[in-house]
Amino acid sequence: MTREDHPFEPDRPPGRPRATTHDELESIGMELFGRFGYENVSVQQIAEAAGVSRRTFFRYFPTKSDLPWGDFAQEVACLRSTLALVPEEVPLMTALRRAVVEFNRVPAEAIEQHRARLGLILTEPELIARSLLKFQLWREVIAEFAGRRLGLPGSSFLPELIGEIALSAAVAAYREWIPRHATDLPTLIDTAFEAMTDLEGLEHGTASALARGIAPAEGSSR
Amino acid sequence: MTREDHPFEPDRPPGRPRATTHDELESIGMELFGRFGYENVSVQQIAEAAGVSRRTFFRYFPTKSDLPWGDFAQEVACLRSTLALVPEEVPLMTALRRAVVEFNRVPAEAIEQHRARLGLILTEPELIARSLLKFQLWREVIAEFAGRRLGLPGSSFLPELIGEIALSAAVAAYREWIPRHATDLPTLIDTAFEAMTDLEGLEHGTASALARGIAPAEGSSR
DNA sequence: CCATAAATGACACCCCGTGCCAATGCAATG
DNA sequence: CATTGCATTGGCACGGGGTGTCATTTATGG
Repeated sequence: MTREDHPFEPDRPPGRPRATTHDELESIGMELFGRFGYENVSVQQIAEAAGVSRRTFFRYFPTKSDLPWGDFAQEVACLRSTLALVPEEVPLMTALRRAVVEFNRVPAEAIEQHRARLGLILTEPELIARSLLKFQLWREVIAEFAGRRLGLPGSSFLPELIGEIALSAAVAAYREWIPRHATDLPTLIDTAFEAMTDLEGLEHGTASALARGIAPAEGSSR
Repeated sequence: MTREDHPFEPDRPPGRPRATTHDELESIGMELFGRFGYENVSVQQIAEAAGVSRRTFFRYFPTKSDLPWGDFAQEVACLRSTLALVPEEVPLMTALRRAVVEFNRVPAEAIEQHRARLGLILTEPELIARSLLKFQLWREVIAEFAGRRLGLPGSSFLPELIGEIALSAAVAAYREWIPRHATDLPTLIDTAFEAMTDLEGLEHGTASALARGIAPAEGSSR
């Protein structure tokens, strides 16, 4: 019925060719958001700038607020497979810390773009709201891993708690990183996890040590 | 006919009397949400059921998604003043744990209503999204307290991290509590904080101990 | 040339949220 | 009693997000 005769040809499927791409809409949208502010840019305007109808925009992105997230689902899939490869000997929290740190390592040339994304996502109210929905997947991946390690269902209390907590660390690090162009995101994530696993110690001097360790340079952690 | 003349009517301000109240709209709305589902109920319908115009609804609640939150800002204000009264001797995390546990204690007769609220808030996608915005205030109160204790600005890294983490514990507890009518919310919150302050220990037997302590009955914690 | 298939564009809706202004109902005042 | 003042309401219009539907376009393959 359907033909799959030419495995080598990247031959275009029959039918009208696409008029745009996810990437194009995304970059146009981010450009406009950066210039005029998220809520001052309508889907109409993005579509026009891309030479496409409004209706078509919604065939590429389910929502205006999905634009800044790129292909987040795939990145989460990466995180999942990374975690799947962690050897059994590595302790749970250590494994999570390393995985989340790596998850947030971006190539040097993409850093400022990534900062713009995160800045938008954690600044614009509508996007802040949307973020919880997006991170839900992320949390589930963490919870699933924690569940495997603890011998519990991924959807049970402790694994979900660990998912929540890991996300907290990441988000707190994001917020610290966004306005400070001199800082390194993976290092901040690492610091957050470190502080988290020693909550009790915070009030006995660890706090000041960490606080000192953050601002000047990353000379302490890892 | 409609208006009962209270003998002790505190002087009404001049102008047209109000046609409804926050409480009325809220209860009507929650009723409809429970019956037809959040997204299947329009503001129009709530307004009609309350005998009020759609426009007026939006004078009482800025958003449809604010309905299930009641007067959350005031509850947060309570939390703030509770924390302000904690003696210096109580350790930081202990103080937070107790305050959050108390924050989530509701009178027995209001439990099922509260469960419905939280269930809606943490189930319906649009409300999940909205929750992050609402809890922002809550986090700030926690962060402010942590900042005072650590000698840091409430808006700096560690205090905000602590705010995030405390919220994580609460939300994880909510999710566990909502479907399990036999459980006690304050106890669950307490358990979450306990697990959180011993993250390292989770993989060395603490996990199973906690997991055992949760399901059957609350015989272990506190 | 014709069939098929996929994507687009146009249109009609519904809903949320807001600005604006006239109408309403009550109290206080003369 | 009539008038004035005033907060609230209701109605209307409008912009924006998101969806269902259907005709139209633009390709491929026989």
